[in-house]
Formats: sequence, C-alpha cells, structure tokens
Amino acid sequence: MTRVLVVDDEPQIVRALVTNLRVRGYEVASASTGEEAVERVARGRPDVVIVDLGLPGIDGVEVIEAVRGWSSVPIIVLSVRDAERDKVRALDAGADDYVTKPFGIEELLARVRAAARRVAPAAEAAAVVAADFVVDLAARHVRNASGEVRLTPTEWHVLETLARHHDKLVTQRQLLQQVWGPAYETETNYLRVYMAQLRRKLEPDPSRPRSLITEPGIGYRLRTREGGQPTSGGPPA
Amino acid sequence: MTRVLVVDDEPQIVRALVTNLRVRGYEVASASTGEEAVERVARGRPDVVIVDLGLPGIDGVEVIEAVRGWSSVPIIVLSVRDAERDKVRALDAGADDYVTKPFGIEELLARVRAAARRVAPAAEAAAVVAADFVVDLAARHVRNASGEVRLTPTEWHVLETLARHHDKLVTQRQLLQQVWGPAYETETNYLRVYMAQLRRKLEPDPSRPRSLITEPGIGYRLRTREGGQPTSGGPPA
DNA sequence: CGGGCGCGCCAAGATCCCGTCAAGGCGGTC
DNA sequence: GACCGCCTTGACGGGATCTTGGCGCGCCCG
Repeated sequence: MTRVLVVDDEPQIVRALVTNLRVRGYEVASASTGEEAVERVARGRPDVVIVDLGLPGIDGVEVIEAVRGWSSVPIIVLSVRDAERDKVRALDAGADDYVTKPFGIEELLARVRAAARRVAPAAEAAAVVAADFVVDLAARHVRNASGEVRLTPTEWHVLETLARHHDKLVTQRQLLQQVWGPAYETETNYLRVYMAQLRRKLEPDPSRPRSLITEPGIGYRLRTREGGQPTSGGPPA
Repeated sequence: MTRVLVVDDEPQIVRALVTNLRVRGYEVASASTGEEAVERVARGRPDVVIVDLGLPGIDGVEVIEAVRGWSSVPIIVLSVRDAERDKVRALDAGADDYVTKPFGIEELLARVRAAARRVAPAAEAAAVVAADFVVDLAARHVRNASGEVRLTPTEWHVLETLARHHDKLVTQRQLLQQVWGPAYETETNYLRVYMAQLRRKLEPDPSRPRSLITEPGIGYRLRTREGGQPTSGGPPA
C-alpha cells in the first residue's frame, strides 16, 4: 500500500486531503509543522510527501532541503503563491511538483499517482523458496546448493508458472495453456517429460520429489518451505 | 550533458524552447508530430521529453502511452487546456508533469531540472563490475585490464541496457525495444551481431563468455562479479 | 483378483537458435 | 571529392532444445 504524508498547518486542508486519500486506499499520516514533517518522513518513510509552503516555524522550502539531505522521496508542493520565483525556488530545492491553490482534488490525486508510480518498480522482489532451491522470478533464474541451475526456456516457463501459484494446485490444462498455448490442452505427455526434467535438475532425489509435487489426475504443485504444510511437525512418512 | 526532446507542432514554440534550453547548456532535439516523437525517443535516448498535447496525427496522450510501453523517461506535458480532466488523463497515461500554457519559461526550466534530477541518481549509482571489465554508467565508458575500451554508440547502448539490469535476465524484446525502438522487436539478428562484437572487445575468451551470458531462446544477462546476490538498496537507517 | 489408466522414464529424429563471417550502404569528416 | 567508421543484412554450420513414440509400473476401480 502506498503511504502518503500530508504536511499543512490548516486543519481543514489536512482533513480534506487525508479523507480523500484514505478513500482512495492510501495509508495517510499528517504533520502541521516543518519540524514534525521532517521527523515523520524519517520515521514513517512515506512513499510520497505533500507539503504546504506556508508553514509556521521552519519554512516549506527548508523542509524540502532538510529531507533532500538524506531521502529522495517524491515531494509535491502546495502553495497559494503563484509567483514564478516561488515555484523555481521550491523545485530547485528538491521538490518534484508544485501545485497552486486552489486546486482540483482530482488533479492532485493524479499527481500523487504519477509520483508514486516512479518509486513503484523498486518495491517488487519476488523469490519463491522451496525445500532445495530458490526461484527468483525477477532475475529469472534458479539456484540450489551448488549454485545457479541452467534451465531451457520451456523448463523455466513451466517452473515459473508453478512458482507464480506456489503452494496452489495448478491443473494440467492451466500449465499446458500457459506454456504451450490453448491448442495443446491435452498433450499431457509434455508435462511428464518436463516435470521429470525439472526434478532431475532441482530435486536431490528425483524419484521422491519434495517440492515438485504430482497431484494424480489433476495437475502439479510447487511446495514452498513454509507455505504448504501445517505448522508443526512430523514429516509424512 | 542532459538531453531534452521538445515535441510541438508550432514552430515558434519549438524555436523558443530550443533556444532557451540550448542557452542553459542542454542538448536539444525536436519533433513536430507524434510519430516523429516516438521515433526520436527510441533513437535519441533523451533524458527528458517535453510534449505538447495538441499534435496533428496521433495525439499527445497516445505518444505518452506509446513511449511508456518501453521507456520510463520523464515526460512533461504542455497544453493550452486547463481542464482537470485533461490533466488527469495525461498524468495517468504516464506523464510526470503538466504545465498549462501560457507558462513562464523559468518555471518550465525549473520543472525540467526537477525531472532531470530524478534520473541522475540512477546514473551516478554507478559502476557495474563484471569479471573482466567495469561498466561506468555515469561516465559512459568501459574499462578492462588494458585500459579504456572504445565502443560504438550502438554497442554502448546494448551494454548499458544490460548493465542497468545487471544479473537480471534481459529478454531479446526488451533489448531490441530499448536500443532500436519498438519497431525492431523481431530483429534478433542485430543482437547476435552486437553481442558478438561486445564479447570480442570485452571478454578474454570471446568463445567462452564469462560475463555476457546467453540465455538460449530468451535473452541475455550481464553477470557481475558477486553474482546475483540480492543487494536490495535502502536508504541508510 | 484382474484390467485400465495415468505417471515416470528413456531415446532418437527434426527443428530451432546461436555464433560467425563478410559484403554493401550510409553518413560524417578531412 | 575521397576516405573511414558504423550500421544493416544475408548466409551458413554446429549444437542445444523440443517433439514424439514406446515401455513398465503402481494405483484405482470394477
């Protein structure tokens, strides 16, 4: 969830923004002074900061400069001042955007989305951990105890499909459709060949698979280390 | 040097912007139609794009959508339209900023600086260290044991793309889109030629590459010295 | 208890993909 | 105007990969 920090000294502005953002599914915090704002950015690590220029105590521009000393969080400035000089000052201090009051709430929300979008890509780090190997979906590779395992395109595609639904049952039809296309729904032969291949490369004992599980008559399942099984206990004999 | 692409169909606007930007030390290119704009983004690799909404032929928003399909270059929209709906549309299509005409040139320049600043950190983040050479993304050059290696523009562009996703697999499509543009998605010939060229210049034994790895049927990967250990970044605590 | 079905396994042929080389065209520079 | 470097394009082995068929075994069902 995207976290937004709203900084303004006028309570009704803060209230309006916080309400609108919360309705849109953002997680919102607020601050009413510059000092508090800097503190909250440090503590809360928001994904986007909305800051008013006319703050009591330390000025909005000083807040921007302070934050920019150690963070690159996107900052959107709100201000009643429309003078070009003010905009240039704020932007050059490190702000990402400058919106003049009065503003439309939809416009501001769109600018928040634009700012949040820029930081989004860093968030995703997907790795599926099985008993004897790790599937890194982002880097598109698999590692086991002896290092990186080389997979062919089709092998990877099958494993990737299982990994994206880890611990869930994936039917043969799903797999065949995903990897070979809708025309191959019935070619269960392919699955047998490639599951065997994957087990040979990834399972310590391919004849007794621990992670690449067959669900007879239905499909296959990739069991993760924590995911699949009930918490405590005895391994099934 | 920061490279800016200006897209507008009114010659006097283009001229004014180009002049102002050049005086400030930017390297500026321009386009007057949407098609030309997309082409120039693909070829010229600008650091910032300034685009007018009211273009003949394909619309400004469509240009944004097309570019966003394969590039994350900052886009600043210019428009005479001040309606909130237009702003939201452009921003949600992928624009980073929206400036209403008439605008102050100083404000626009400040917004260009703000946009350019955001891409800078990624570039200065640095140097990708492979087994036998070092790719310095900021300085735009490559060094191996015998010193600096001369690369042609296209060679560099390919290597740069791999380096920006080091240890991750980059698909053939991604590479072709980044380097040659969206229209060249299927020209895998180019990749073979240029990967061979890069290996000849950078690998100690080009026939047995250690860093520029082929993933058959999928794409290529630049392997760094440490390997793919997740070095996920976070700001200092 | 017997039969059928589904799964694991193996091997061989056909196909696709990659690396390599070389020549032609284009634009920029001297 | 000539030269040079770079990009584009085509063709050609060699090797990895996909496809395909067949066989035996165990489990479920009749």
